[in-house]
Amino acid sequence: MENNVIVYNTLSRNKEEFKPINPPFVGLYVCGPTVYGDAHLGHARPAITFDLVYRYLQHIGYKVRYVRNITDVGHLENDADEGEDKIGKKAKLEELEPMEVVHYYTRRYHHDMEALNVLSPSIEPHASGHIIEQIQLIQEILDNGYAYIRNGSVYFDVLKYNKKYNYGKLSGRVIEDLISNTRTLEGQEEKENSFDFALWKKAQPEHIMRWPSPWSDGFPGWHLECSAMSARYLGNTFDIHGGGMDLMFPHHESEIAQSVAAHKQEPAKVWMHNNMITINGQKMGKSLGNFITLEQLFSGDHLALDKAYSPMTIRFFILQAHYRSTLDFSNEALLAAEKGLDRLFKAHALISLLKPGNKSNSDISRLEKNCYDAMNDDFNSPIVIANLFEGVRIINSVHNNLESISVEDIALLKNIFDTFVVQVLGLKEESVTPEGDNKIDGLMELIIDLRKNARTNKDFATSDKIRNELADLGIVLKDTRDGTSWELEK
RNA sequence: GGUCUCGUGGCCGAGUGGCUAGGCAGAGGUCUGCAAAACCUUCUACAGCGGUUCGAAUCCGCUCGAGACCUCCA
Repeated sequence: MENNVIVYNTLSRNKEEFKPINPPFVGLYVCGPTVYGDAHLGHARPAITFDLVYRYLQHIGYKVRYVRNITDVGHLENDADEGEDKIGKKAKLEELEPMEVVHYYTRRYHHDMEALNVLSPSIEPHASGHIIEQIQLIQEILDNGYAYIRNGSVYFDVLKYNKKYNYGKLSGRVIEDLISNTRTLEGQEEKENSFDFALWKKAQPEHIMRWPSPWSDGFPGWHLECSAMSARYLGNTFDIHGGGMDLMFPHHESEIAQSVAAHKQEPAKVWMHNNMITINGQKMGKSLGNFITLEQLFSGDHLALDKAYSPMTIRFFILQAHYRSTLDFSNEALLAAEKGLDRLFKAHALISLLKPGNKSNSDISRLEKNCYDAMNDDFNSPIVIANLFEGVRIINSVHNNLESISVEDIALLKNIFDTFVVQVLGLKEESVTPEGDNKIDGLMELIIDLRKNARTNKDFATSDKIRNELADLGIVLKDTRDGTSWELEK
């Protein structure tokens, strides 16, 4: 493989050369959503970040198995013994079967992801479909002595684990700090230490989602599902584990502990964490109530939104920042992304219309190298985009006869844009007109022709009337040297 | 309180010692019957203070400010 990818590994806090365990195969696991509500802008970040990773690794020749789970059980409101399951709570509230809630929000999640042009992962396992694997994993942890049973619930023994291994190696936490700093919550009497976490919880009588197990009728703990499902589909140790930074502790830390306690093997070689999207400098999150759902962004139906933004604008907005930086939401920033993306698309469409010259004034192969270098350096999409805009400048300059470009370089430029804009960044032009609608095209041709006649006869009253009234209908006319074109107003 | 991260021009955002991304907005210009679009040019920053260095946005120290995690959160 000619492309050496450098990846920032949270485990080492350093950039490392990416070396798959078993090339050309790559195992990638990413924590998916808990389906008890609509996906918000924050959810788009990991989805798009790891979609980029998935797309790029495939592009440079790896065979990637990408597993992204759906959490549909075990994710509690809090860590107290009486903590309610998120799905169960929602189901009770809406008088639905839990699986109705799960199905409803899973479909909506898929719908949003499709709009964002996020590729479907190779496997999308549900936690509820892997209870057996989770029970087995608990048994292994118990057998190895790193868990204890209390009243039908099973807890992970963090203190004991930490004597031999290191609980905190991912998040940089020290157990002594955890002891003194963990807040005391109500209803944790069963646990030996407040920072122990549940592997299995005995269900209260009113709890709907329950499965039989050697310990009680109950349900698995949240951290467990990812350990069980990643091992099931990617093996006990795989290449990359991804997710949001906020999951680093305790979720990912506990995943490592579970895997090591069960198999004496760490689950992932590389841990990648995307940063948060902020709004007014604050993390966008459910608990803060300051989140905007993707649906609202697409429709513009939210107080914080000046207008609707297309899914591709959102995607581009996210890709314009590096995945490990926070990204601040604002209408101004989104509008900037929208306009910039439009320019990128227009230039892309223009490439095939360029007239070749004898030589090129710009170094096109340099551009290509820059794009690969940027992606190889920890998936630096903003730098790729900056280089693509250099391409935009070249395309427009050639088009305006300010610069010349060779036949070969036109082909190369086309290839760069097809590769990076479409394949790698996954930016897909949304056609505003129905595909192949000949009637509208013919109609517009007729109108433009009539207006052209008017202009030739210097009948500007008529030509302006046509232009203005079309504008009122949301159709914009553009007069260029080569004639008049039209497009629907965004 | 503990652990950690960050502070870049009007806005969003790259950039880990010299070559000072990019987008949007603003200004000037080209084109055009006019407009829009498009293109060209342009404004040009690194929170503050001190230190290391021939040289710092980039390394070190302090101050101020913001945020994340420690409890569910992408």
